Amino acid sequence: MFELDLRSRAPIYEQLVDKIKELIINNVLKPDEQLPTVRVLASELTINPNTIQKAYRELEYRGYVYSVPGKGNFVRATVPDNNAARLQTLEREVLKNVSEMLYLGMSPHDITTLIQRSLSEDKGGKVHD
Amino acid sequence: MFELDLRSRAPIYEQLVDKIKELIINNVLKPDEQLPTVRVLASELTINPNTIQKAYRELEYRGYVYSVPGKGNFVRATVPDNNAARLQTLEREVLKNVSEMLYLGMSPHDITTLIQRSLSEDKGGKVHD
Amino acid sequence: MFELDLRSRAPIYEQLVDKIKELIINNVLKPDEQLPTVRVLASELTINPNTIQKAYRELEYRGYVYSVPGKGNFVRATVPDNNAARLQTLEREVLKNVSEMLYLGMSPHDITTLIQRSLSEDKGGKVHD
Amino acid sequence: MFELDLRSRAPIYEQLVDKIKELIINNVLKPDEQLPTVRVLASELTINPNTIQKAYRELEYRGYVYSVPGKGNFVRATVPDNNAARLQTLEREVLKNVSEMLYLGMSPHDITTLIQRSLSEDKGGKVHD
DNA sequence: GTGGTCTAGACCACG
DNA sequence: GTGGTCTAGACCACA
Repeated sequence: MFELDLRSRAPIYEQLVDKIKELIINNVLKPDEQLPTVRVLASELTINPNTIQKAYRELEYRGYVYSVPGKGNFVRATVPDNNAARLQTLEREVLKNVSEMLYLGMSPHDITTLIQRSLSEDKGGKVHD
Repeated sequence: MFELDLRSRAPIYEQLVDKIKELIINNVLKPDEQLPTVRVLASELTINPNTIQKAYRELEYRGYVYSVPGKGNFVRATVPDNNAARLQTLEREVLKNVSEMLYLGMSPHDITTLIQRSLSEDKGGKVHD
Repeated sequence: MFELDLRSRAPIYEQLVDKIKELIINNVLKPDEQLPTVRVLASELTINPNTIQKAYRELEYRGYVYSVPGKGNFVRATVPDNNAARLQTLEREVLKNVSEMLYLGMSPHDITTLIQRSLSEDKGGKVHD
Repeated sequence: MFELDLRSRAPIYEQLVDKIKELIINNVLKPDEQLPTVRVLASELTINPNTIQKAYRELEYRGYVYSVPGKGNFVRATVPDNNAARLQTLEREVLKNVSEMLYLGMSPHDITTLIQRSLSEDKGGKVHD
């Protein structure tokens, strides 16, 4: 289900957070759907359960998941609320990346195409308040 | 010259790499221009010289800087050569960020505007092979 | 009758204890009034009877309820007896919370208003020994 | 420095979070002051370093502390920003506690006195935006 | 020396 | 069986 790079500099739990966040954003994991249990995912990925736990806890802090002790971890139905700060970070990130793509020789036209494609491909699925 | 956030989670040397790369990309630091010597920059930023050294080595490895032993470090005139791989990474990154911006409620129109603005602001400056 | 949050971190039996205690304190449940039987409440809330049982036992232990074997559970007419200790705990709790409200920027005036409002809203109903 | 109740139902790390938060709120720990290092506190309290780490991380999430890897953990100079939700929780808590204090026989006058005393005793020390 | 990550393995509360 | 907590002990990156 997930591909982890154990040799990467990025901590395992963060790679997990990233992957799962992506699945939620792209509506592959639906609202209130249960995530794999800590133990199951741990054995599937041959990773220590504590590491999975940490990833789930992190996702909870960031507002993508909620945990019901004794039941499991589930996808939160609502979008995180500290939008503003996060959006600003994302904007800065994108601008930096676009600069670098230009620098590396990618044409403005190709960049625009890239963005438009990603905008039309959006899988949506969440309702905003 | 540089503003470092000593309290940030990001390692200092990486902040340095990022800032300098940005200056090169935006053509503030011109091709073959000499970067501040390790000593000077270290004393200006009141930072351990080893940290500066590490940042310069990293920039050299990534193809943004070349080092002339006994002389100093200079901006490379040509664009890094592992373009394809890096560009692919950047594209994936941008797509992911755009998805998240949509998920967080930013409108496609605002995203397009953001990108177009950044495309027209490009400072250019490098000649591609 | 009760609104439980099955997704909450707080154990269900504790939520139950809290709700019922509140109803007793606010004199909604009158002295010697019978509480819903375990079975009834369990089916109403679609919750495991053991969980209800545990909540009732807890309420009995804390002095808010008495159990008549074969009859059911009833609201105790008299106030719990370990007043002093409990009151001290409550006082410490309130002081801590007031400190935090001040720290978070709530004005002393608003805090006073909050308290006075709650004092005048008291539903009373119990006679003290 | 801290008194922990190892037999309490409350997890050790949460007790720690509570104590430290209190010290920060009461301005005993000043802004930008360094907290005891993970290892030192762990050996002082004869508790596993991971547990301290978890407490510090939790404090960071809640906005009371920042961590500089390789340097240590420090008191944040600014007040947490998700005030509204937290304040609402605190208000509800206080109302509930006041109700219970009345129920247990504490007089409205004594309650008012308690609050006023705590309001005038505020050690302040933080500047709000 | 500092925080951060990870593992292995144990125990507990809840339902 | 589930998540949550805790310990012991190891290793790494950073400055």
